[in-house]
Amino acid sequence: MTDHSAHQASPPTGQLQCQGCSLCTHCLPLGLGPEELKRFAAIIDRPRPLKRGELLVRQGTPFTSLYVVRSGSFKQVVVDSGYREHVTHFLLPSEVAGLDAVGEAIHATSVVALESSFVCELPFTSLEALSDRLPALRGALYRCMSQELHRDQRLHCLLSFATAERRMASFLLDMSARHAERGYSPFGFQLAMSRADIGSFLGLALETVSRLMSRFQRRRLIAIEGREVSLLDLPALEALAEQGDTRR
Amino acid sequence: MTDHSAHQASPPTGQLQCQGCSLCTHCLPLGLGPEELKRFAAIIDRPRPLKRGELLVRQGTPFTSLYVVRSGSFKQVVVDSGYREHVTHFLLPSEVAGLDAVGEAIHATSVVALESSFVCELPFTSLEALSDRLPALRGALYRCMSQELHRDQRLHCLLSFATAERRMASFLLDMSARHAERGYSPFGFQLAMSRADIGSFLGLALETVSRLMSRFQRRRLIAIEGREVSLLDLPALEALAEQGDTRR
DNA sequence: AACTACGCTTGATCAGTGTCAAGGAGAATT
DNA sequence: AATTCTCCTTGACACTGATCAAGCGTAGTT
Repeated sequence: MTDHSAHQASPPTGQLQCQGCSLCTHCLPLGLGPEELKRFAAIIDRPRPLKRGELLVRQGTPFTSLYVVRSGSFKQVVVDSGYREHVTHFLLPSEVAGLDAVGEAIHATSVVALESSFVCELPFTSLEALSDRLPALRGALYRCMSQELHRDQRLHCLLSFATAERRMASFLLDMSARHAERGYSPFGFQLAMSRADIGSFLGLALETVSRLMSRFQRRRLIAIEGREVSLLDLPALEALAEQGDTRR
Repeated sequence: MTDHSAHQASPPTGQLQCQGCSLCTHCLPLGLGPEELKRFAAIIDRPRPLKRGELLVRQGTPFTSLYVVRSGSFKQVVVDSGYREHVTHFLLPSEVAGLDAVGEAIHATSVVALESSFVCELPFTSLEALSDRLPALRGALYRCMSQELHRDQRLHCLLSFATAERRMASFLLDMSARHAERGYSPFGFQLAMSRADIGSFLGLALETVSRLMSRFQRRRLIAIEGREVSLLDLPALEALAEQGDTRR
């Protein structure tokens, strides 16, 4: 994601500081006061750079930490009983990886970098100890988890009721909204993931994803060049996503 | 669910006691000691009976409490922007409703009784206050939420990759396993929900659900009579659910 | 008892989308 | 520069499963 390349170029030096981080308005510790934020930043461990394809978390390994994406992006994948890989989420900066393992011993998903990325590691024992004394932090954790539950519910609706066209429109709008939330343009961004990843996530064949992108482009809803997307007609995309034909 | 009718016939009198509850081995406060359990039981509020079709939680209303199903069953539904109802979960005894609103102000889903049911209400402020002093309780809450995240991930895989046949087999096996966990027979149970509800949940037309049940019956995998299901050939169902044809 | 409503089953038809196949463009490697 | 590899696009075809339609059984109501 070229938009975030500025972050990639500036690896955090020494102790991480949340104060200066551009993500602080969306990040996990949202709602903490300055003093609290300082104590929170103090538990951040081993700022980790990852290259495209590197595993941040491996499915089946013990849970120790949560990770906040500081720059770059990730896909969350599940390998099922038939050794097939399924993409269950994409993570953008300020989003949290590992929440599905909180309270469990073992990670149920792998998290893979889609590009050069940085993460802030939060050892969960430290996080819990700190949240003992900072109720706001506990609230923030709850909020993160329930937000993820929300997203999953919406996704459930999308996957079980929407046509391919509607899924694709919803996906593009979701990415757009998440970019906008982070201060980037909602009208143009890079997709860090492959067509196959998108297809896996949306429950479509990669060929269908490709065809839909072409179709949207022909209709002047979007412009694509490789992985660079421009949304040309948001209202039309929204109409597709919301009122578009359903299948049942 | 006839299996649970014993519970329905015995509404809790006065203050609820977790100690004697048959669900205590699976319920939220799992892992609490006897003394802790007592303090937990003390915050349970207004044991509520509900009739078939009654709303336990209405989408859009303020979040105040979590609810544990004590007997009966529920469906969790989302009404989308097009006023269509989508079933996102079914809740059996000991399962928790409202987790997706923890840390949020507003319920994102409605929860509807599928039959005469009882719930234990847990006012969240009391729960939080208590979990301040009982770390085990906080752990239990985290566990519940992350378990739900797990389920959602598996569901994501199912909805995006599985044929109708595989979805149906997985659904039956899931219900079977959840009944077994609660001490009931994994081989036979009542489905409290309609074919339309199952279809909504699995992303299938109700006609498809009906056809699949008939097909499974013809193959001697199951026996159905109305909503009473018997699983006759678990291994075959498992084979269908796991190795069955995928679509991509 | 007749009527109505609802849930379920089954059949016929057809569209949407998966699968297979071939080829192109760009990046990485030799 | 040539080769290989990965990712993407596009076409042809088949098939799963949605939709439409009709009919049945049961429960609830008048």
